Amino acid sequence: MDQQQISAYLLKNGVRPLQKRVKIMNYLVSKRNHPTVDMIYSDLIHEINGLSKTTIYNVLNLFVESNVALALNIEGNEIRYDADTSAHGHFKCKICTGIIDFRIKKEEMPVPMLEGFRIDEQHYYLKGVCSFCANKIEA
Amino acid sequence: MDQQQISAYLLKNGVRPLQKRVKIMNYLVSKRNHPTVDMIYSDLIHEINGLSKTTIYNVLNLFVESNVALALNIEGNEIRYDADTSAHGHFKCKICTGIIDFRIKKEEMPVPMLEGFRIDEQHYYLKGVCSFCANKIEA
DNA sequence: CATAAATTTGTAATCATTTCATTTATTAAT
DNA sequence: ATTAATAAATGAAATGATTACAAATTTATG
Ligand SMILES: [Mn+2]
Ligand SMILES: [Mn+2]
Ligand SMILES: [Zn+2]
Ligand SMILES: [Zn+2]
Repeated sequence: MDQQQISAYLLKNGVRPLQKRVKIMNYLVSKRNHPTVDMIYSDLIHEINGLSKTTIYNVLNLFVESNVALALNIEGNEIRYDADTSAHGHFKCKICTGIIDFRIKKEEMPVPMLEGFRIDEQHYYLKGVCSFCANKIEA
Repeated sequence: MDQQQISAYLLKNGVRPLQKRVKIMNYLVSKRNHPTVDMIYSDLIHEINGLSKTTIYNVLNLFVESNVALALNIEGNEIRYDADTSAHGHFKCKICTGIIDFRIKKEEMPVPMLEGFRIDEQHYYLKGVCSFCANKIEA
């Protein structure tokens, strides 16, 4: 995904592709690290002159409203953002705090019998210790 | 579940059944409303003389560590607590902010192929509009 | 009862996020 | 191309949930 494709993608989803928005979306899709606002800020501040943290909040909130990003609530004290809006699960490691994706087939997602409910979002996440950290502990 | 049973339950799980702990656990199991700390506080302050919000935080953190309560991270700005530690899903209504349970059979829970990972917690939650609120909007 | 240990309390600190007024950039009109 | 109107970005201050911490109180132990 280059800048052009990202601009087109935003436009298609009703988001005007302004410079900072494109840069932030580009960051999300290229790093795929489910970052916090602070992670985005400390990485992009070098690249974008005079970037404000408030702008990142504004842009991410816009992305979520426009369905081009997901807000992940896994830990109570932070929101993680994800440009992959398809149905998939997340694993958060308690040790390294990293979040990794795992695929779930849509038909594997349990569908509850909630008559008359409108379901907008489905979230499935796990917490534990990743294999990398588990090995380190063992050693 | 009366006070006696709650005391025994806490004791069995390594939590000394002090008065306020029993009252707070009793609140959780009898109301089953997935409350925030503030909800618990404003309800119990009438019943327990000189209750501090800090105590509720302390007790709930102890409950979670001792696996007699779950901390639910559904919205980024609040933690909800649940005395039902069995595997089940949650639905949060955007309108009335209520959280309701739905059963998921354990074998329905998708198990990702994460080789070498230690999985401690599994969370599945939905967001949308409950049938009650959906009807009100329609009318 | 006396003493030690654990718990509770209230205040202050922390930290992520939002609000808001001002400044700057972008678009549309002249 | 200027200008006016609109939208976006900025930074400082406010908010709100949670935690830290020291002092006061309660509970357990001898
Ligand atoms: Mn993801
Ligand atoms: Mn529940
Ligand atoms: Zn790890
Ligand atoms: Zn509702």
